[in-house]
Amino acid sequence: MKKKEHKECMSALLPVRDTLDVIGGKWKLLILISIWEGNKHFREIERSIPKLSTKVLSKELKDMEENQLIIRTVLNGFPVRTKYTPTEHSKTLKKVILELQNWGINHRKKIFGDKSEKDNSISI
Amino acid sequence: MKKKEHKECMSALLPVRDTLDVIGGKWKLLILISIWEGNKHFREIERSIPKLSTKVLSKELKDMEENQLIIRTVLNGFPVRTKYTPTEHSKTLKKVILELQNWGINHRKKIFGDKSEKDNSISI
DNA sequence: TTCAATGGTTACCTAAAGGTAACTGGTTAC
DNA sequence: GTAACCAGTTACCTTTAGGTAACCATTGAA
Repeated sequence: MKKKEHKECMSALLPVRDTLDVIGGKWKLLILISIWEGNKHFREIERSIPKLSTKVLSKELKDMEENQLIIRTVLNGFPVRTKYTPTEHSKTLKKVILELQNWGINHRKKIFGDKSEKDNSISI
Repeated sequence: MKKKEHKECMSALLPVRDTLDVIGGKWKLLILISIWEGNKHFREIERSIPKLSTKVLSKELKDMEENQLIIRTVLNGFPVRTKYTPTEHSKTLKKVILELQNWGINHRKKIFGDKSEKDNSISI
């Protein structure tokens, strides 16, 4: 019976993996937040995040579109402009991010005995 | 003012990064769950997770000890045995994992239009 | 005409994560 | 003595994520 329980746990981890794939990596959350903040255009998003390269941004935006976190619209007009807008689905991530943030703050206290009670409120 | 808000967001992501470092990677959650389930010894944990190598397990257990998720005890006796036990701190992760799992389940529905209402309850 | 801006793509390289397998030192069972 | 168990370590290799920089086609401004 123990083995069965274990296998159930493993399959229960699949959705967890999915979520980690969506928000994991060095840039995904930065890009998502930038778009939530109102940055709409490719170069605008790129400039809003220091050290982010066009190549990585391009790839991550495609991923995020596939995951229905953003919608890509090509505006007719010249020069060609694209617009990236966040979906409602993307906003359901805020709760998850908040949970990750809270645990991280607590964890830091646990590890470093950080007694400084700074204002750590999120402002996404 | 917008720039300032953005920087605040970035620093708010630091604890998020911390959490993702703790639970990210291919094996960390599997190992943690295995220990939560009651597996205590090195080979026992190793055998409980298919395809996990001793090298990776060894490294991850060290990380997890540093992050105070587990306690490593060397039992005096021969052959030398070690015991890994989960901390209370590690258990505060369950809520986070549940949140990740719920979002992942919902996300899958969104992406694949999965209408099958399976029992997806977690049993950690 | 040359420069900068638009939204990207391409080729090449580095660093980190993870996989493979042999090996250590010690003990017990056959 | 030899095989198998314990808890790991070490050296080497592959795969993936990400970084660097040049480049494409298009337009409008100087």
